[in-house]
Amino acid sequence: MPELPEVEVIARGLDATLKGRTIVSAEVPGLTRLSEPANTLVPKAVGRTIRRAYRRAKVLLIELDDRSTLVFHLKMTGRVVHGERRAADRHDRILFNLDDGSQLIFSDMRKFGYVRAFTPEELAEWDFLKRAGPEPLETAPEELAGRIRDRRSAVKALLLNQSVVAGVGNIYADESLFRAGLHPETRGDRIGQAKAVELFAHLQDVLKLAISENGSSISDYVNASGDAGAFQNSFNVYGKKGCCCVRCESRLQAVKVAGRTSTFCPKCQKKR
DNA sequence: CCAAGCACCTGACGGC
DNA sequence: TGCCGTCAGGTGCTTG
Repeated sequence: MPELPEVEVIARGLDATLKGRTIVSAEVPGLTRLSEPANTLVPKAVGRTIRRAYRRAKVLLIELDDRSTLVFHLKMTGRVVHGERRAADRHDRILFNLDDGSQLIFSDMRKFGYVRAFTPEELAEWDFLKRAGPEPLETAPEELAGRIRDRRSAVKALLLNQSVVAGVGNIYADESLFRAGLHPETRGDRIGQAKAVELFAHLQDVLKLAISENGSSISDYVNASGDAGAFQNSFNVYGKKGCCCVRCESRLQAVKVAGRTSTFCPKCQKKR
């Protein structure tokens, strides 16, 4: 579910509240399937003190005092929430009890997400992060534009391709294509450097705005405190097929690109 | 090498 | 009301 802004908001929230907390025990409710078995994951976490929480691509990382790291991928419906201790509910995958009586809970209705524990060496060798492209908020639009300039794939597919640029999902891809006035099926090599620079500048704007609005909540996302985001109220195109373009009032259309629904304005976003 | 398509899983919603 | 089909923010594997 969460894309870069949502994971960033969660990571910032956790970093503020978890730093210095020690994990005293962990519960793995019955029938839960973790990508790393509970009998190896739990002992790696219990007794450790949390140093910091941060994000890379769409991955949430919690670094522990022995320099190992708990790695969470939330995929579509994962949540990581820090709050008062409570009984496990049906979607909880793992619950970490902390030394101040609070609890860190990873839950995931659709069970696509995962949590793993890595040593520094394992983390450095982890294929997923090795393959991830540059962070869009820490990379110049000119450099990002260069990464799509010679590609024949649809620009929408390139934005979703995590090795081209990390952290972008369907929402922020569609929203930045609208702002740049680019049709989602436009080939990368047909965009031109100036327009591509514009696209990535818009992507940066949208991501920053979404972070400042606490992320986008469609159905499942909540931040580390359990609160919904607000950026969904600022969507121009995502999920608005048939509705009117904020710029020209045309009816928005949807096409499938790279297997994903792409909503766009047929008048403002012409194929090049 | 690349792109397309499906698999992974549960729940919500619309149509009949 | 209930059954069925479709869809959902991501990624990885297989196929062509």
